[in-house]
Amino acid sequence: MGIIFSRQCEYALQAILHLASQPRDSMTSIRELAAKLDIPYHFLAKILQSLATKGILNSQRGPAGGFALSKPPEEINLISVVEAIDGLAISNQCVLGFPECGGSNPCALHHQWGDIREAVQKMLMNKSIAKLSRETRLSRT
Amino acid sequence: MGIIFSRQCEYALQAILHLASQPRDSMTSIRELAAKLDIPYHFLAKILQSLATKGILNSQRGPAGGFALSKPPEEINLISVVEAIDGLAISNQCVLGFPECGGSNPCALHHQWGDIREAVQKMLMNKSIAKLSRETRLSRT
DNA sequence: GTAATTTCAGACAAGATAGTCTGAATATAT
DNA sequence: ATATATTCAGACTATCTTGTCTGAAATTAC
Repeated sequence: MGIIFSRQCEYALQAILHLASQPRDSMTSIRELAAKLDIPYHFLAKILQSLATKGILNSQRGPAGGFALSKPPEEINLISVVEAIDGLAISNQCVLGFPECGGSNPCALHHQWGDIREAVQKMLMNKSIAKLSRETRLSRT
Repeated sequence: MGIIFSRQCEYALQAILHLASQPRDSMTSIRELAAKLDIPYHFLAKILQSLATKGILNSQRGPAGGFALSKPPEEINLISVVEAIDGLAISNQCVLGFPECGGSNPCALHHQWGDIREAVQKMLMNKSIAKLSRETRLSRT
């Protein structure tokens, strides 16, 4: 597992990021994505299939088939991807693991963690795939 | 796994939090901690042993034995506990899982995540177990 | 010194996550 | 039609995390 995302989710984000850098009407194969991103082929296949059934990607079989974003990258934000793969544990669960922790009965870190959680959510909601892709290209030189 | 801490780490923090609420010179047994915090006995035992070998707890065998904080709770901060159990992955690893991500070659979320990471670290460093314990007692009523 | 209570140590089992393999279904090109 | 390249589906394995079990070692009380 990564820091806050599962490995599946990290792979999903990496793949989507790459898809956003491709021409909007072209399809990219698992083979190509797996090679470029150094992700196990069949593992990535499952993840992409899952993203397809959840409506985030389109898929097409046969030669010249592959995957593509189902919507323009401006309209996909990070949180929808994260939610599709990892769910919303970040939003709900107590950071110290107390099951009884909540608004009316907060643990000692509840409020301070709340600020951080909001920052994370804001980051994930405000970042569209388009923005992310643009900044990624800038940062690679 | 919890949100950012492993379950082991959550249990460790919960246990230490409870120890901080006990008289400084008394020992608390695994049995009591496991019951109060609803943590599997032997699993907690391992965690406490690990914290003991790392110098965060003192332990004593035999009847009336158990565990106690090795230092006054004012002198223990959260990050030392987290580091002892989970290591420093939060500080080092890329949030998107890119192995090549770093200061000179940042991923698209690197800087924004950096702010959040710092907030987390600040939270963990500034919070002593004493503070945490005090605020926990306040919040339970 | 014997019994009771505890930590200590390490092997083991269960569950979750990550990763692999094989073959079927589908689409394209020739 | 046939060959090829792809996704799709599901079973299988590996690895990591979590949790369980058993017995030894230490300490205390009697």
